Amino acid sequence: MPTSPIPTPILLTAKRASFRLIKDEILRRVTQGQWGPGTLLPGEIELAHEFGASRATVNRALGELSAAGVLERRRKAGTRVRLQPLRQARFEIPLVRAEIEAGGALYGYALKKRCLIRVPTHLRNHFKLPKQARLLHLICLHFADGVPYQLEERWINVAAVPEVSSADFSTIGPNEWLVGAVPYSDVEISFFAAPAEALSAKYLQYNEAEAVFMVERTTWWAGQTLTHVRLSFRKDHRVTTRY
Amino acid sequence: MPTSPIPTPILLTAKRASFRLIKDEILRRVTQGQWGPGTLLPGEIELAHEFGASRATVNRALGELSAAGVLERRRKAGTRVRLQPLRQARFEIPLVRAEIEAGGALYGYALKKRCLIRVPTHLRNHFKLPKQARLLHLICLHFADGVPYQLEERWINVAAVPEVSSADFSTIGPNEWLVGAVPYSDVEISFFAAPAEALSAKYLQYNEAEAVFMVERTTWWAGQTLTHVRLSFRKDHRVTTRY
DNA sequence: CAGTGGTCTAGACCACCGG
DNA sequence: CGGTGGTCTAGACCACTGT
Repeated sequence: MPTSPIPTPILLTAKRASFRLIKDEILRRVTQGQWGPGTLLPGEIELAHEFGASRATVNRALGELSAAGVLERRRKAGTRVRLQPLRQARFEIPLVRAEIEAGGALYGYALKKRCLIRVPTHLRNHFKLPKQARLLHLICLHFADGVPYQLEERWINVAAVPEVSSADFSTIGPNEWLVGAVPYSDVEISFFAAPAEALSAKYLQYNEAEAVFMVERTTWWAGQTLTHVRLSFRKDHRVTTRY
Repeated sequence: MPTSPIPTPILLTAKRASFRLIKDEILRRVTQGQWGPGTLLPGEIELAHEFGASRATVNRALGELSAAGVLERRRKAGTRVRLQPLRQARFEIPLVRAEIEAGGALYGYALKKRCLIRVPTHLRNHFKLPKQARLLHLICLHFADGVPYQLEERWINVAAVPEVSSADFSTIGPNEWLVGAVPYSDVEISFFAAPAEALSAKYLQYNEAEAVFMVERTTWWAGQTLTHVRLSFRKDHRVTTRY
């Protein structure tokens, strides 16, 4: 029955997106315990009838809830509420510039070092390259309103990204350059804490051995390691997400 | 400099065009530079014709690529390749027990402290409660093969979760108890680095002020803060994801 | 205003897999 | 085997927004 959507003043935003309403309603039944963990849900046809929608619409709602980790679906077995809801968090990984400007600050950048080196021993696992291979080693600083915000130490596989040789990193950061110039297929990101070493102490004004929040990222394309980067953040930096 | 004269293999799928094949093909054209950043894609009808599929199928493929951050869609304006691919990472947030057992180690647990307290001043922002309100304060340790793995300091809003009063946390961790007993609607997670304080030093064998990787998580339900937790991990702990 | 994506429908066929 | 979800189609209407 099509209920007349009378414009409720301030209460609920009665938006018409049927599959979204169905999704919300099912989610409500799950979170409020009406359908506890492991419960077998009615079939799509039955739900479609209940909600006065087509099976395709119900299918979309259930499919998204399944992707979100709330439900578990198997042919013939039906749809069940996940026994232990899958907890997963999504973090945005913005460019430093965007991150800084989003905070209302003025972005600044400085290149501190740029040279060709052999693969350092501690990166042998990341770059599976012959010993004579060369990497472009960069050290850069990113500022927010003139204050050091992030220290970036990066290694780029020259063989995989030959264009870097002619790239000028004095005014634009390597990250920004890379995302606009090189496609990638796989990324690995790690978050961890480490004691400040000489570099962080010098540029980010840490005391020796103080706790630094760090991010490491490695990027691949077509089976080759393109680049590996270590990011050190200024004090009290947090990575936060909400869901 | 758009240099990619890669001969496009004429991918004809006269038989069964699936939304997944379409998705892959479009992604290939984007990553291989055939459709560079900012490029306006053909409309859904045109693509549907090219791929020999219906518009709904193409719509699904494009919709998922949009959700994944590869494309950007707007009515009337059409579908474009994102100028700056949205980088987002998904992290699994497992239960400690699962995390430890997944590593092949034996899980161990110990409750170190349990008492009712008033809302500490540093948690006033998380728990918007009257001054006389009480929180259940817990300190627990999680072991991997007998070695301290994670220190958990937790505060639970007794008013919002009255059942905690009768819960016995001597053998099962509060996290495990909560996920099985209390529904939640909103979660905020933060990752950061902090110097070890007395508690971490004592239980996780850190030296004072050493770098500790920490996670904070706050959970809400129906507008109320349910619980807030600080997790300190043993040395060299990393949170990693790949995509 | 007109064109694009966003959503819905009714029906269909198929793949998988539990009983 | 048969029931369930997974996917596809053709057509339709609507909502948004650039021109």
